[in-house]
Amino acid sequence: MDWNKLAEALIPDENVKDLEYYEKQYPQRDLPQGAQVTRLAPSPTGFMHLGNLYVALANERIAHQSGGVFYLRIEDTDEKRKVEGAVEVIHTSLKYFGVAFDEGADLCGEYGPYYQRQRAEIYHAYAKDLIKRGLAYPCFCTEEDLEKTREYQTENKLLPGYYGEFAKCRTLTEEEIYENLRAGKPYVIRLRSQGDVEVKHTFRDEVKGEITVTENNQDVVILKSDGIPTYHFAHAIDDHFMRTTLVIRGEEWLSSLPIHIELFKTLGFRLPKYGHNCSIQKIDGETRRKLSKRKDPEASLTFYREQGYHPGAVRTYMMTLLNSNFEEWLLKFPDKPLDEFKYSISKMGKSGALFDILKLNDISKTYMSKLSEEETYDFLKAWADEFGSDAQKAYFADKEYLLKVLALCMGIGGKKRRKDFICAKQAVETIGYFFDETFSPKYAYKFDKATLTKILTDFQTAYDYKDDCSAWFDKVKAVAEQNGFATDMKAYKANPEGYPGNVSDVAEILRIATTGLSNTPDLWTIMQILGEERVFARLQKATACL
RNA sequence: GGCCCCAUGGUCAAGCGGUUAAGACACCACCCUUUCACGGUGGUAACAUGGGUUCGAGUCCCGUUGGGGUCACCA
Repeated sequence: MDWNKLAEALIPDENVKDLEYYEKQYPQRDLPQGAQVTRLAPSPTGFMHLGNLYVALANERIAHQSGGVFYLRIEDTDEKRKVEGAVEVIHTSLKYFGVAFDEGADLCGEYGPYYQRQRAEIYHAYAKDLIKRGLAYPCFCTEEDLEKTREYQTENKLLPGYYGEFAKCRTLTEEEIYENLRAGKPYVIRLRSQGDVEVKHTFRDEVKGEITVTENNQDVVILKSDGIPTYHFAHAIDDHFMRTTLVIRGEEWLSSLPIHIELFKTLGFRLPKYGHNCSIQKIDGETRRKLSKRKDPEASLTFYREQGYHPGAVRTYMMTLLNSNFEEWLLKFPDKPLDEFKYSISKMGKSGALFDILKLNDISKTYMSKLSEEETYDFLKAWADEFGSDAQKAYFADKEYLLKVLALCMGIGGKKRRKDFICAKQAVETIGYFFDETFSPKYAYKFDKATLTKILTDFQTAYDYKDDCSAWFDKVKAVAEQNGFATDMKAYKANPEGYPGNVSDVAEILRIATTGLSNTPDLWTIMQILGEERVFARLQKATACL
């Protein structure tokens, strides 16, 4: 058979150049010893998964820690999944979490184009070469043909797929091929696999360690009928020419590793290092499963923006999942920048971690508690501008007032900072009672109406806005005493049955009456911030509502 | 189903043949406290299972079970 002629007939691409051209066009990178070139290669579906961030962070850390390069490549070979504006979503959502690329799609870089669709010429050049070498061939099988063999294979408990005797088009004669071509039948280009499934090799995976891989024997499709490469083929060519040294990717790729190994080998490329990380899981009733884009809102990166989780907190949480010794480091150096942590692939977990929002919340609380009130103001404002209600947006009109509220809720000036804020959404909601528009109390007291009325009126007659904190509390105590409540905690504890309650109960009643909540920061300060008029208004309202 | 990966408390996890089996989150109790928090102290709670190897096994080997992944002209 005339392979050269066949190659020309199959792939009539005029742009194709000699293979040496591409090697020269994309030379080895001039990088210091040990520098790693890594990448993120998502498909532009418009959806960014938490897993994308997870794997992006791992690759980014490795590259930048080693003085290497981290780039973005867009795997847009699947027409059906392509979504407009998806690349922008990738950039903006990753940037929000502090992941920045050195080069790649929509950025500069010498190793582009970084969109696979724009790289057709290179793929064609190599597919052609493979055909010329007799290592690839056209396949005219239809979907039904493939379906039939698959059925036969499963029925007979044979390895499914296109290989050996089942690879019908592998043995097509020259005449048959040209006849099909003349008939205008669509075709794909398949690899003529040289592998043998009986042969197993041990392979060193950077995260899993030694694993066994079976040789590939599938005549996988390398070029689809529209001339666009499949993932496998594009992966081999792109990561070779973009000079990737290390590929950290999800473990769903582990099973196609044999294909990639064979492809790199037959193309004459040096295999990069691989690390396959486990996917983040979630507990769903009784079973764990991968975080699902469809079922779990927290799988989407937009979820964290909508909720207003601080990007730094999400990043920190990701790091705890990413590296087992990270938390220990964080405990030791709570105020160092995250990038100073020495990340290592070998410390990546071998089993899939369960997503734990409680843990994220805890990390977020400590993270938020380290911000200044100005920073918090800016952060909350940015969130409210995008996601808040009109009433919430209005909070930010009076900055001075809001700053006072934030300082109180954050415990600024106190011995220890409070940890009331988890995310912007929750924070903005919890300060709602400071604003009349959003003050919608659901009074839930533990005492009867008569007691409550008495206490509230007693306090109203005693309260003086000008009182300082201790004078104010003396009055609370006085109100407690007037109503038979204990003011001496020791006495109360010794005989809890002897009193209707104690000072803390009185304080709680006042707290609920003025804020609608039983859980708020220091009441005296709240009243100071609210202002005399509003305090009385609220106490009256509360009394009226009894 | 075949192939591959994984297996320590409810969760994240230290551990690399000899430990009273760390730590963090969550939960509970107590302390601090005028209230709410923060903080502090303590507590409940784990090596999936059966065989080996070894003086000795969470750690090494094999089986079982369980979980996950994957078997496309999707990535």
